[in-house]
Amino acid sequence: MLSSTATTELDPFSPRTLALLDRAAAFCTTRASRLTETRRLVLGLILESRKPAGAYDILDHLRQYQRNAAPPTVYRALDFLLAQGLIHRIERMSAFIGCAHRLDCHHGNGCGHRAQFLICSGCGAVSEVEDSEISHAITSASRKIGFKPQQSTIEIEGICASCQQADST
Amino acid sequence: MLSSTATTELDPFSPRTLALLDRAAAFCTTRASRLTETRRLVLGLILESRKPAGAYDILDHLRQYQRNAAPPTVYRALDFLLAQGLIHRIERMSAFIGCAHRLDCHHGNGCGHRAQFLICSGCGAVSEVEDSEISHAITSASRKIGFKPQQSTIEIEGICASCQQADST
DNA sequence: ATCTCAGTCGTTATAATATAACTAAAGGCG
DNA sequence: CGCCTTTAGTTATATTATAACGACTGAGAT
Repeated sequence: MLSSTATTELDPFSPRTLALLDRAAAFCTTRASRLTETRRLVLGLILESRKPAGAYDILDHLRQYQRNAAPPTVYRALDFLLAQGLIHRIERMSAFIGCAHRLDCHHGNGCGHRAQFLICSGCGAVSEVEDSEISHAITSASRKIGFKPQQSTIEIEGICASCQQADST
Repeated sequence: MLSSTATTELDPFSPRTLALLDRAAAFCTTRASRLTETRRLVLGLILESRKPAGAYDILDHLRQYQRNAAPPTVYRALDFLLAQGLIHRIERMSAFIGCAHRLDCHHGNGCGHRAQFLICSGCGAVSEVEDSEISHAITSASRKIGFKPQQSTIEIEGICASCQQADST
């Protein structure tokens, strides 16, 4: 990286994000992939966001640290993070969230990749679940018609528990 | 519509598409909604396409009939057709397909709207299924965490039966 | 019969999302 | 060091989608 693109400001990530970034770095080490500074910043920005982060939102924030950042800067980092399974893309929102299984859970890192997303139309929050009943239903419905499933996008929009409570008051 | 935007050329739709358009027109009548000429053309173009049609692909074709067509022309028609349930949007592809249940099936028009889509990465074709096991799994997984599902996007990418055969030869 | 209103459409401009293509620097490794 | 692969900078552009405003249409109300 050019020395002119200084990244010397302290990054403002919360302790939780910092811990997750450490896990991500460790994970990348095991895969012989490199969590570079830009990639780490992009992942950190996604993890800090309460809602899925759009590429240009990320770009705006990233520019606080790297004045030269441009769309390809962000999209390349996103491509890397997606390839490593460290983030997910929410198709309905054209936005990105951290992968709960890679980063949050205690199962180690070998979790499957058959996640489903529950998107709250009240607060915009997205939670990731991994429900085997859904996965099995998809596999079996596919087999019924001779289709060989490889990868699926499951996005369920509705109202989360806390927004339901808020509404009913 | 301005008389200058003539739509007098014969439309080239196949007999199958014409029959589906008739169904669509009848369906709209029951809902007191208007399947205008532009909307009918857009739906026809989608139905003629073997693969999901992108908005700008539709626009290119539409211009054969309406020289003035612009992006809003197409997006407005798409919004209408989506609202009527006559088409679906495939999120992963930013593209649109006809709704098999509204137009193809013999159940009448009262079908549910919990469709799933199987996208073949070989040939690009998309088939729509309505599998109750998947729907139930989604409902039950949502309830488990207090989430109230309203609408879901289920897109499964893989290899369709005929592409599997083609590959194995 | 015409008024009026909701719905539809034409038109222009622009927003939002994403990638192509080329150059150069950085880092691993002999 | 010298070579090669990966990563990043930079500019330009492609692709998808919407905002905003004025005008036309058709159906019911007066």
